[in-house]
Amino acid sequence: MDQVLSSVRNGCKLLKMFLDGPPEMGVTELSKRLQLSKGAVHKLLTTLESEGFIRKNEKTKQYTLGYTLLELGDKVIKNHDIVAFSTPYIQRLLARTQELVVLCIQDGKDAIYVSKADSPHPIRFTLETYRRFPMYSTSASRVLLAYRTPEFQDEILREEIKGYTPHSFTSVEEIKQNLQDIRERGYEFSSNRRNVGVTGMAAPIFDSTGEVVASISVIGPSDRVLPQQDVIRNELLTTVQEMSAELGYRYQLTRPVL
Amino acid sequence: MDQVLSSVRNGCKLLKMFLDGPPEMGVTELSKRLQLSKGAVHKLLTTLESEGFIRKNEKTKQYTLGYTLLELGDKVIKNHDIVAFSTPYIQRLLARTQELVVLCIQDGKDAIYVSKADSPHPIRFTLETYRRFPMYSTSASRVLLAYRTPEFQDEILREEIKGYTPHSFTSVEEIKQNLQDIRERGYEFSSNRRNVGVTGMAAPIFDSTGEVVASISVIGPSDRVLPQQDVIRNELLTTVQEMSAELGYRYQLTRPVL
DNA sequence: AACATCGTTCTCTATTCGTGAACAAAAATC
DNA sequence: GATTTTTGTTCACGAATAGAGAACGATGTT
Repeated sequence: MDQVLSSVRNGCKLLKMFLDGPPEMGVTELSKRLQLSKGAVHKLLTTLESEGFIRKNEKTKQYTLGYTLLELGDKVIKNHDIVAFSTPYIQRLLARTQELVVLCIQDGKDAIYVSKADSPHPIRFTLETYRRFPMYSTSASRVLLAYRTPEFQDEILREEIKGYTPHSFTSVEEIKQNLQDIRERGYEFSSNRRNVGVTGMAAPIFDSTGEVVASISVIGPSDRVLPQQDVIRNELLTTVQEMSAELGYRYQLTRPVL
Repeated sequence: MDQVLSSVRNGCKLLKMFLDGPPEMGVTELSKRLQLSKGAVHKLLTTLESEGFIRKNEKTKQYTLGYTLLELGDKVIKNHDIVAFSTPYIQRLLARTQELVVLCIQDGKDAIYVSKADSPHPIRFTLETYRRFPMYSTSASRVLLAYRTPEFQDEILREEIKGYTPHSFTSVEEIKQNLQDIRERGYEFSSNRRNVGVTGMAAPIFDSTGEVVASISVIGPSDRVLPQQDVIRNELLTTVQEMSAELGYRYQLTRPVL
């Protein structure tokens, strides 16, 4: 029945409080946010501190995330084959397009940018890596979503859709149509959708089983990207096809017909 | 009495298993390493998985570290003032010395390199950031240790000392002497000690209270570093003095006399 | 096809978790 | 500087659960 350890879950939730909360918090503040008693929070904190997951500022008696999380987070990247594998391709794509290149993967119901190469231009589009976001919200994550099962897509789209710009999607029907477009086209092209004045293209990377394991996106200011969109599209598609081929994917034989 | 939550501690220890173990592990292997029943490990894993701290490979039924740890690890760096503060200084020091520059901090009984700038030379000394190591083992961490209380130093040195090279320290007395040298000299110079053919220099950064908050080390191949050691020492000391001054440390007034 | 091994589920009891109150130690207020 | 408020920490207790161990079911191996 009960497959979850409540105190472990509380410990996890406590750590995650620091993702959106202030960098340092006290026992009382955490107990309010977690809706747990001060005593329980205090026990959680001392336990997590003894393991290096939490660090205590002895002067202010406030608590912060500990350095063990730094080690673990670093391991996630080091253990992740696709990140190491993609690095040279991302670098090459940056060299050829001169715009931001990001690698996007799926984790549960969310998407995450796990690797990037910044544009050398002084005015450039930037984004934060390692933070989760909804799968319907960016071109790279929509490419991932486009190749998932219809059931999974519905599950994702059941969540509330927030419009970011006048050009953002507002209805579920609109996104479902977009996902079909992506599959037919083989990539996503998105201009001024989430951010005004920003244009991005994204394409999927397949592995030997035909699964989409990641997507790559090239994003930049519309006034630089739109004039050279044919070049960028060409470089992007060449890159993901090379990567997929190296992973054992056969484009001719198993081209997806969803 | 009991200030520690056993299941939370078990969860932490489970996650840390992946630091030195294989990148993917199953229930049985983890239960053996943790000396817990399979059922208990399974509950830990499902709980940690539901919070994104563990990821399950559905094909192999094996478990790995989850992406939430990536977010949290990234936050540790982002929240850490000294890292952001030191970045421009580290970059400048790299530009002037052309050798590896690292920032070292203390965490409990360990030391960690939290930031670095790699040498542009094709042959260069490199090291891994974010991993903990004993405070007596590198020049940067010995600088940190040198400004701690004698009680703390003894606590650290009580641990077993492992010699890395023929020039490494072998006795506690030898290290205590070295710590005193560092305080008198104001920096550490270490040639061929831990790694043959490698020379490094390290110096402390003080804050307004006179505490050493971090140390900076410049490390490179001995045949490049030794000929220009005066230049490197000068640049290093200038840098840490500037940083300490910016943090509010007064060299004249509060020079430590330990 | 029989076997071994692994992940998962189940039941049960000793253990422990979380609460709420009390205490102590700082901060903030006057 | 004294008082009040707020904070971190400790404690005791009852309800909840964590962990052991065995059994099940699913893989993959010989």
